[in-house]
Amino acid sequence: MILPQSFFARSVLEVAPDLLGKYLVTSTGVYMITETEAYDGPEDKACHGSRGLTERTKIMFGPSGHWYVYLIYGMYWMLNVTTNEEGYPAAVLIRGIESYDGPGKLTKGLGIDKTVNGLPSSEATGLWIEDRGVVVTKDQIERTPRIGVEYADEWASKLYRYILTST
DNA sequence: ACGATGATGAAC
DNA sequence: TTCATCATCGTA
Repeated sequence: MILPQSFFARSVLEVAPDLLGKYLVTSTGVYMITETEAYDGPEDKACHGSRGLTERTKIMFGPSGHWYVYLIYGMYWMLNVTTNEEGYPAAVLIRGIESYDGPGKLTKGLGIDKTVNGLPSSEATGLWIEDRGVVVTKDQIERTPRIGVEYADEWASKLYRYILTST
């Protein structure tokens, strides 16, 4: 089942762990999602949306279930999917999928770049997320602080990184 | 431990 | 127009 927009239209803190065990699908491949991070709203200093509405971050302020893709360090595309209600900036960073462990590696491996930025997660876009019936329980999920956000003061230590430890 | 590499956003 | 910053990764 292709995840409907309603799946993403709730707190990013629920969506991020729920994406573990779901599948990232393109026209050429199907990959189980194994690692995610939550970026949660205007207060979260690590969240791009906390610096307000800009040309780049406007996607995060838009409707949920849409791809938010941006370039980091001049080389790597980061793949996120927006969550929460329109007007609330939040998204899940997809950090790892089977065969491609790392946010930069998975976009490089699947050929994902800016061209899907702002498009919905759907079959029409050519990039979407499916539930294939895999059940993930809480004891299969490890939580740690997010990677690369040491600057975010008290938000740096929040356990917003979710890792699938077994299937 | 560090450099590659370029878009972004804020300052000027 | 300039400049610091950056949700990474491969090599050392």
